[in-house]
Amino acid sequence: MSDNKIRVRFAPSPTGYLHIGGARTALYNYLFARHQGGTMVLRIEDTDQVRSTDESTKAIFESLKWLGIDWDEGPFYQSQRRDIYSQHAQKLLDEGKAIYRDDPGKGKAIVFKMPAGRSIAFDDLIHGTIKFESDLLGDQVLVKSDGFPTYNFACVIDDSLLNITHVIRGDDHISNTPKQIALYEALGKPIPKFGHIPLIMGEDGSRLSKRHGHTSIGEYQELGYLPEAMFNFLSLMGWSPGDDIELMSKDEIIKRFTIERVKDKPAQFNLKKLTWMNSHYLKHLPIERLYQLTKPYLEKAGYDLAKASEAKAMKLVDLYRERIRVLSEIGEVTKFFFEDKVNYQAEAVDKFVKTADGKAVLAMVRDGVTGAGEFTHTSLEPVLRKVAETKGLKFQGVAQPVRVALTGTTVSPGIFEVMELLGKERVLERINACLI
RNA sequence: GCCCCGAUCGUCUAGCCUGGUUUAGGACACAGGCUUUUCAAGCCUGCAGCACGGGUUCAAAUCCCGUUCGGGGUACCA
Repeated sequence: MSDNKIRVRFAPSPTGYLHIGGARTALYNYLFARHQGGTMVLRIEDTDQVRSTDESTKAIFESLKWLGIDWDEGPFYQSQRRDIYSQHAQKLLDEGKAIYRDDPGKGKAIVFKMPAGRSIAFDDLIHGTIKFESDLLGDQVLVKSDGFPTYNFACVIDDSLLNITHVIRGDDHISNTPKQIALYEALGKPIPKFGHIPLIMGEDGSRLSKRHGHTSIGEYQELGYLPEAMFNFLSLMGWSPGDDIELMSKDEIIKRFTIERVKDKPAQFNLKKLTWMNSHYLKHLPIERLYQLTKPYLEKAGYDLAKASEAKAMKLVDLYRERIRVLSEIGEVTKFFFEDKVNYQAEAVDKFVKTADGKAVLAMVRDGVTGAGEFTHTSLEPVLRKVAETKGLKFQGVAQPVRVALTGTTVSPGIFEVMELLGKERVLERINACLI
């Protein structure tokens, strides 16, 4: 590998699902690497014996994959590299830079002696120069009494051994950076560049957490947000290309991403904008993919997809793509098509079906349609228009009773499409049922 | 408490580095309108912001200082 190639890493700790903030950190590392043909490394920081779980690790992989964030090297597991950390700790011990410390009730740990009276400064890629006084830092535990390294130690050893050139991570690590720099120096290792991206806040301005609603990527996947929408949205959470363009493909984002344009101010997560962006992507999805993505939700709603013609089901989903904002909404709105029993809304029926006009219109539509050979938008439209004309009603006066009779509600896609999809038999059946 | 980071419409942001081109631009949300077969979608319009106070300068959203407010850290968590 050539020396001038940049190398970044995403290093989550597997103590929970991949959340919005972690995903954004992963994304920025990914974007930074892909933009300049660098290498992306994945490292699992599972040094917390108590909180780390395999389930979390698996969920993190899955969410990254779903988002379209891939990596070139790894995953490396810190729990499997204990001897490496021990060796380096021993070296520091031998050189007198670290000592054993026995804290009552905790056992013996290896502790790094923080050099006194020093200013430790670094040039942050996002914030500019940041300076700390070493006297305020205190000695740092390197190896815990359980034999596992602490975050700051394992992180430095691994970043160094993996030749990481740019450490891009959350703002919450700023105060860890001087401690890590002191360690790099003690170890005699080159110091990488650091870029600290601001945290993502909840809609009330406090740090994003579970109480703000859905915070894990997996939850958004389940709700039916599209990965391309999430990718696009997350990329804009703290970064902008510098012009007014917001809707961008993955390739375009990679092409335009630079770390210099990352904001140094925390951003609040805005679900409504994500949802808007999702509906945009929903509108432009190829029909086959849309249908495939939609299927699980239809099945979850208990519909027997084998029973309906696939062509019709696809057409139906296509009609609803502009009416739903997330995939999971598809089940409820397509009920009238997949289920034989229509769930009639009382107010809708009272207003449009039970009235004199409503009944007359339905009867006329039924009669007009009964003879129809074809049952398509084109053949149906003249029939309904004629009914409106004969009754002296606006077209709406015909469409609404029919809509309610067929779907049970006052809201649906165009009435001709609905009739065509339902087919002659079911249309007549439902209208007749309403006329009894 | 101490250390660190930050502050442009309600929110995400452009502009700030390289001060005048800004009546501060875009997007989401919200409000109104158009279209219309209901709902969406689409299109148009509107509402709304440089936290405050000092400097520097002919000129500051842009540079400097302070205040206030928000956030992060201060673990044998990561």
